[in-house]
Amino acid sequence: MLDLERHRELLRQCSIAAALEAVGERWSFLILRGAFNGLHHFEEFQTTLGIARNILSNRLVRLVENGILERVPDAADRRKVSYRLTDKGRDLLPVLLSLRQWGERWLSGKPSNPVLVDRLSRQPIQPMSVRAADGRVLGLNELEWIDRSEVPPAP
Amino acid sequence: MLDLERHRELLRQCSIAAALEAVGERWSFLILRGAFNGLHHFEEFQTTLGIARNILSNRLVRLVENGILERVPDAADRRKVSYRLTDKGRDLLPVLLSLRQWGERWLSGKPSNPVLVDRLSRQPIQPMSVRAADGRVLGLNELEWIDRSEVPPAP
DNA sequence: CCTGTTAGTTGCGTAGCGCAACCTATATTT
DNA sequence: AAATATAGGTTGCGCTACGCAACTAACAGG
Repeated sequence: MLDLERHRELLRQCSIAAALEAVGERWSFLILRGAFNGLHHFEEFQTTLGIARNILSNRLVRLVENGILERVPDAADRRKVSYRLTDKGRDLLPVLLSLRQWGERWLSGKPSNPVLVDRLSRQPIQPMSVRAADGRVLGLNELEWIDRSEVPPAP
Repeated sequence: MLDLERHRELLRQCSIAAALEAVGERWSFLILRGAFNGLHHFEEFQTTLGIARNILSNRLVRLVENGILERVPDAADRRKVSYRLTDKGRDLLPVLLSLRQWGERWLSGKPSNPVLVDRLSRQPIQPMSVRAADGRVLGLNELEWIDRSEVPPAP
């Protein structure tokens, strides 16, 4: 186990803080959830989420600035703007799913709808979990924080 | 694919919104990150995170109210209060790790320190990913949202 | 009893959020 | 062409949340 002082140095530069800078504001996660569920247009987000228009406008700008959504003007109808997930945005799916599964287990109590399934088997995905390099699912008591330099070379 | 109207109904009662109600405030994730890294006391959180004392006080109360941390008075020194993760709180680890890994990949660009390892092999954990029931790692194009009722019986 | 530590609370100013109304550019209808 | 509708915002205003520094209460150790 690392000592407290060592942790403090390291916590300050942790990437969680950086990530929250990009997606930690009140509505950002819910907007992204909408995007993953196929919402694309301003009015869709607004009416679906019930968010205030100015806040939605502001959050969309920020998400675009952070490269999480991209703003695609519609060629056919020049009033329309489509907001689409970038690769960076799509890569937030594990965060959203972890949060959703936690909510299902501890808050709503029931598996919610719709369900995310493997397109092939059409069976629901597994719960998100922490895995060792060999694939074993790990609990907190099987985990340990160590300094990068102390990681032994891979076997 | 489900149609837009169907999604709207379902999005409102999604557990992500409920989860954010509990842990979505500005400092909550950073406090939890601290807790996972072994912080327990008010002053530890305060000096490590640099959070304002009133906000910290308020967030701790809320996290305790939500059953994510528990408030354990110290028997030896009755000034001291230890804040410890409950099972519910510990179960947020996948969320924190997903967020951290996303930050590492897309923001800081480098794997950060300290590193979470499997206590047995002492090798770093795998990236968090979405898996099918049979264990295959799935990308977004291999995934689909369907209504719970349309899930076929397990093979 | 005096000093330091722990865990807060209070007061006050700033930043972020929510609501409703308004605005601009483009489409559609008549 | 004029009138109306639609999409994507912006503005003004009030309220809530947040940040900072100072203060407090309850202990602990000498």
